[in-house]
Amino acid sequence: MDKQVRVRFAPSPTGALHIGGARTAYFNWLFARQQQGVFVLRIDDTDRARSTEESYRQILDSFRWLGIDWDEGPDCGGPYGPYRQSERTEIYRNHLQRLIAEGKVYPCFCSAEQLQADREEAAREGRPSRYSGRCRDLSAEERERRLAAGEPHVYRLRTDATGETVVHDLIRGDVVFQNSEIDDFIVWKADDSPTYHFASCVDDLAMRISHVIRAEEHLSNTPRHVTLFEAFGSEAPAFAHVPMILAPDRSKLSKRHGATSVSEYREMGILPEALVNYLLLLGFSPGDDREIVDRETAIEVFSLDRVAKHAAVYDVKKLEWLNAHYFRAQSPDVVVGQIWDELVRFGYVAANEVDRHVLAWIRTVVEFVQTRSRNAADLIDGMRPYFEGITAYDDKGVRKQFSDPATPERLRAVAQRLAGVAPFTAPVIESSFRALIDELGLKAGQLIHPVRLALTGVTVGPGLFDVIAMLGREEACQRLEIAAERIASGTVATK
RNA sequence: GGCCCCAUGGUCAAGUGGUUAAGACACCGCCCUUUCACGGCGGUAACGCGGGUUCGAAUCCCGCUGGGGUCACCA
Repeated sequence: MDKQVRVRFAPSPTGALHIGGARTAYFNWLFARQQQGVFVLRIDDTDRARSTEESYRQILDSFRWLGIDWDEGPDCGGPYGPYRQSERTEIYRNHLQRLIAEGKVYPCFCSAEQLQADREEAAREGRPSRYSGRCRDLSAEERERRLAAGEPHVYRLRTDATGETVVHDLIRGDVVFQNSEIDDFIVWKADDSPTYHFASCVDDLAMRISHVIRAEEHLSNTPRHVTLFEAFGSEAPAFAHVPMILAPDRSKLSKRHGATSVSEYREMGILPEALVNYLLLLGFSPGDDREIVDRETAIEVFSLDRVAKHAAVYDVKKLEWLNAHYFRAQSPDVVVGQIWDELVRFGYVAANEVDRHVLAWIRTVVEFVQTRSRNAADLIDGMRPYFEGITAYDDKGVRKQFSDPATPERLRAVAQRLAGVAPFTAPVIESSFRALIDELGLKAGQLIHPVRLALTGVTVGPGLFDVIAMLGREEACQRLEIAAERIASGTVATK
């Protein structure tokens, strides 16, 4: 009987949730959900100077937005709390005391300057820069004396320089490190607080973490962690190091590469479903042709042994494609809710609008424009002609559609014809419109395109008869007359 | 620099000794259509290099090259 799967994600609240972190968290979450395990959210805020309450809240908020929930964490508690490392100092101290009592760690009095000098000397002589071991074998008397004198000191783990340490990685297989590569690293800092490595291992142990699924950048540090687990006489959790996400130039992702945090993508109008789907595909493949994989499906198909070993370059284009897919799949009612604030901001609707005709009309506009939009910004842009008068016309369109000298009279003819159409619905408008086309002896496009441009100022959009119906008779006719007048008088503004 | 990881089209990514080397994004054509988008069809484009092993290598081994990570009293 296997023990229960318990995984964790331990972000540092020193900034926004990065997409790399989001993906790592998502993989942890998928694994936990699939194995009926527990997903723990632990806050790694041991760096008091850089940790902020603000980014703590932002990170939790990003996870909620992504639809990634946790079973144990700082806000909801759990049997192994507290879940903020800053509140676990006593636990770390107890573990340190144990190692001191067992002689597995020792105080080191070397100053930071001294160590720095050691490193520089090693570099000059081309030697690997490892701790010299200066304080490793001090006599018990000397230790006691210097400790009693209050000399600043850290604690180092006493490691064995012979043999090798093997990291069993679920994604990469066994990775072997020579113990001679691992020096007596610091587990407790001079400011009387644990180092990251120490706190992380103590927590993983105390929280009964079964699988550590984390970014590849930690692989090189893992033999240290394994050594620490051994010092505690405990079995190390299983490890799985997921590949990094790289920028298009194959360097590490940073601000200069554009949006890198979950909140930024959110503000850009990327839907959480799309982001989570994209992140899954970055480093994982279901093994078949599927590209659209929602959370529920992902829980079913996810497996660590199908996670790629190599780093992935992120590609916004594919994210945008996925976003377009999910965006169009939403019901217009949901979308209206999403863009409501923006519509209010643009003055397209009153914040407290309740008139059902107005609401129904907005819904209709959204319905027609949504299918040709990739995101909310596209949609709002496409809705513009239905809320604002036309002041300028698409430059290319004007040259192509307004150049025929007969255009003004044709637009007016259309206006006159529309004036008699009832009911003013797309099918009725269409038959009436097409009859006019025949009477004028034109081809459909010859009349349709100029009318669209006159009505919306652009050459793209929903079917013309839907456009006319949405605009309504009065507005449509007025715009046609205005455009006709502008063309006739040579005052067409272009954009 | 030492150590560790990795290497299939521009990008993501199937592939685990024998395939015409999938699929997706992007790009280019064509079709659909009143335009755009969607959709459909088609196209350009890849196993980093060199040695082995084998009847046969993208797949296994070695070397090289390239990329990334890590060597902090930062996490």
